[in-house]
Amino acid sequence: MNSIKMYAISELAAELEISPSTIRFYEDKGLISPERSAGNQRLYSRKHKARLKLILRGKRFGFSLAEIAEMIGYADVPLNEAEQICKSLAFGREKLEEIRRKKEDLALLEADILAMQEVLEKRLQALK
Amino acid sequence: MNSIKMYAISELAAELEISPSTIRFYEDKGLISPERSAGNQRLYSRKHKARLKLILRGKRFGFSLAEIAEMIGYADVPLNEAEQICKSLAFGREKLEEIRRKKEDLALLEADILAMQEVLEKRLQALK
DNA sequence: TATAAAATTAAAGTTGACTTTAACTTTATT
DNA sequence: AATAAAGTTAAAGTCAACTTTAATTTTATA
Repeated sequence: MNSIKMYAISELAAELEISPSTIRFYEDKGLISPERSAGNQRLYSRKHKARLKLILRGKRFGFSLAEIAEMIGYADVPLNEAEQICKSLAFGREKLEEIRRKKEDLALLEADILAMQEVLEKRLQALK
Repeated sequence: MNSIKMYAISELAAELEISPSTIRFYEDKGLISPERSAGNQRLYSRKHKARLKLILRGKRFGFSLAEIAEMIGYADVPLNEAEQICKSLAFGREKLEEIRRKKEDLALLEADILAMQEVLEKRLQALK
């Protein structure tokens, strides 16, 4: 049996906790490109699912859909020419640098909130 | 001289690399509340600047303005009652937890991109 | 003191990221 | 085979986060 498991759109949507129309929207934007059943319905593989997870992860960090697309490549671009690959590599390196900065930034955000917590704790003590 | 340095809106905007209207917009949303000059122009202190930086930092991580407002408190809420303080503390604790999760997520994102880089490098080698 | 540069407000306009709707087709269930 | 559930498309609608505009006022500069 060569039956690799494929997901229907609503099945995948449920697992990722997004709506089917969001998935279709991402397809419109060129971020993902599923296969189709005999009757033209979308079919997603585990790879497609991983790609969607990656898209959602990027989103959680405030990357725009356009940025994510450049970061992970447009779904239907073949990506076989050397030039295209080099471009993607360069973009990836940039994004890795950005992620490194985000890590620092995240530490700062944490520190800021912790400092604020301290101030609040003190105010609360002063009230008692 | 009791002249603590105050920023005019365009001055502050330039330093933070955002537009004056963005700052006004944040004020509309209750995120920041500057002083006013005799002639009714906005004046920002170093504290206001720090607050704006914090807002921008939150944004970079994909928090919405509404979330940021709850996280750091609405600018004009006095925050002196114990209940209000407790609420902010609780919210802060939640957000710290979220930041912890984001740290993990960021590591995953980095790993994903690194893995993608490897695949691309190999494809590039194969072409040569 | 004239005039240019920067601010003010309220309201309308724009953009990105979805969501909803409508009219129809495919697939699953009784 | 009938009917319900899920899928399809294109187009319109919504919402958050800004940005622009317009009409007026304040502040800085020649």
